[in-house]
Amino acid sequence: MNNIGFRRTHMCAEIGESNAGELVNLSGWVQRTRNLGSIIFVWLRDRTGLVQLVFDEKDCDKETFALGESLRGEYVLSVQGRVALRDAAAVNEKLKTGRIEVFVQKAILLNKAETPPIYIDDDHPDESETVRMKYRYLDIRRPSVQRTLRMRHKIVQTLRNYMDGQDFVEIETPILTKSTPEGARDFLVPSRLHHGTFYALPQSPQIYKQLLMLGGYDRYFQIARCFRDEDSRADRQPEFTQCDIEMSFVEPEDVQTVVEGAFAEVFRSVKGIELKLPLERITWQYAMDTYGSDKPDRRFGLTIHDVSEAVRGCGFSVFAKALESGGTVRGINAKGLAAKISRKEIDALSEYLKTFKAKGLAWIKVQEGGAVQSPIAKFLSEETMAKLLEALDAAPGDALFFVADKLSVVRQSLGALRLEIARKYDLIDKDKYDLFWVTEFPLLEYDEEEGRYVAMHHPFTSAMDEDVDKMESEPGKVRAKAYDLVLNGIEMGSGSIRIHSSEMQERMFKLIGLPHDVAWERFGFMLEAFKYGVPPHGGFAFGVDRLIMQLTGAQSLRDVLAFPKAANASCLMMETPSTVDPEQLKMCGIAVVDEEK
RNA sequence: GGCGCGGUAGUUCAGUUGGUUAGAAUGCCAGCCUGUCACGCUGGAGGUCGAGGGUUCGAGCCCCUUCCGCGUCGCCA
Repeated sequence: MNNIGFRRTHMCAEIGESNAGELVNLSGWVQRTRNLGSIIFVWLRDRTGLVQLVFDEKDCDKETFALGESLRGEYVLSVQGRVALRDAAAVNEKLKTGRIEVFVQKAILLNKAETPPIYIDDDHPDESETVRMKYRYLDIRRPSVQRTLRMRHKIVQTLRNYMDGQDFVEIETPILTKSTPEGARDFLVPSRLHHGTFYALPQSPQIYKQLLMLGGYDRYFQIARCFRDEDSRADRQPEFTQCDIEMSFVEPEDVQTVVEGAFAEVFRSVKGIELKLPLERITWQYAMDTYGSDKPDRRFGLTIHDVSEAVRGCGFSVFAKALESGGTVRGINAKGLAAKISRKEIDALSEYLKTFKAKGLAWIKVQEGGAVQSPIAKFLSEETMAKLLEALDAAPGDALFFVADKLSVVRQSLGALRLEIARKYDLIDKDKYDLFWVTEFPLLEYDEEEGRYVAMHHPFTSAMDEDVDKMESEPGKVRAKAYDLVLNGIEMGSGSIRIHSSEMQERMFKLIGLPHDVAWERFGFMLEAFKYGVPPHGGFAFGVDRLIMQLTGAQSLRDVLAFPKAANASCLMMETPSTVDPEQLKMCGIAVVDEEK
């Protein structure tokens, strides 16, 4: 007798007809019992799946049978038994091991279990997040979660192998690092040895990897944990994993080729899908104009069309005013959906678009026969209406939607509208994987609140050569050597060629209104380092969790993490974050102030 | 910080206009049962209706406050 019962000879779901007659040792959890009186059937589960055990009074001694009777769900059991083929009538086709069963001869109960608060199977997907996350250690016993986490392992393994094969070296960078005020909020870690000072957890290894290029490592990657103290979403967690890449002596194409290759390898090995390389590239300008998003979902149409010229000078004041104040009027054509989208649903869509600051949603339905139905028809001449219909290639049965406002509002709201319509009316081809690059991002964007330009990507991104001379004169029009990779409307990652001259870096800081001394205070070590021969370099980083989410069809990032955080960044299982011993605070020189007072 | 949806048995849910002792399924417990496989049959236990306050003769239901979960906008270089 020992701690583990009978030493395992097989895994539950790996026994088959070829094992008939063999004596096997199995260990696992009791999935379910069916006690018929003098025969008891028990499903035993391990990481491979289920197998049926049989406790039969005729085949085992009294104690063993009594143990069989006492079994309950999630008891931990070790058995020794003989594999037997089932009678044809007793075969269970739904079970992988349904053609055999194991007649138990001896059994050892390794542990009892209380009745679990959740079902340990995949037949109850509706169980509340609250309970599942509180008992996540039980939730991850489910076969579906096991599959996902195993696929996660395989994807990461594939990435490592691929990058290694491409002559990249994985280098770990610090988790305790320096707070960088541009960008997302940092998680802070108080210092015990230096009261009043703080480390920050990395939002990404950005600066380290650039210093690695300076250090001559040339082709670096890292499966890196990153942290951002921002609010969560279904596809955003406070801590997440990125595949972080940096290369020296490269142009955007060189980086993209490596990243594409990595994705192709992952798609091949875990999905058996061959990606067509090189991936398609579209410019940021095109993406914004056509889809109203820099991460468009292209698995359906509903593209955006500029109708400003068609409605210029028309009698509809909303359109006219938008144009007069330098805005635009654009629309989409929901092909064939006129009959499906009711007036009520249009009102709901219109209400939804207010989230994106759109003041209203104009619509035209083209009826069978060609007559139009629209609340704005009375403001439009026949000629204008004809131009509008032509601009959107309208046919009977189509529903057209228009938003008039300043460019950014029109883009964002129509971008949201096309997604919403596609979701509601099931226009998305779920089996499709649409992976492509968005290139030529703007270097800067104007921040209305701050009243200055801010770096769109990050302040180390270099401008496109042909736009460099516009940096001071027309900063808003400068394009960057920056590129995003988009999969099915989800931003997988982004990268850029970095600035490698101190002179250009100073110019960039100046553009975003970062005074020389402040820049030196924050990034001095980097600016100093950049004096010593930085090679031209660039890289990319993509979200491993998001990739896994896409490849497993998971609806939430939580599903691809073993121990995720809730929407408010807490952990329901461990009740994190938590207060700490006052002594710990004292050691760090921290006093907690009650905000209420 | 804003908006939306939700919180009733271990779990998933129902609960009428505010009206008797808050129900169903499943799970759990006990008994019976030799071929079940979501076993079956019989019986049983199980509830702070998220919490607090209010209106009312009476609140799961109405009102106020608050907590929690999910989604989303802001935010996320």
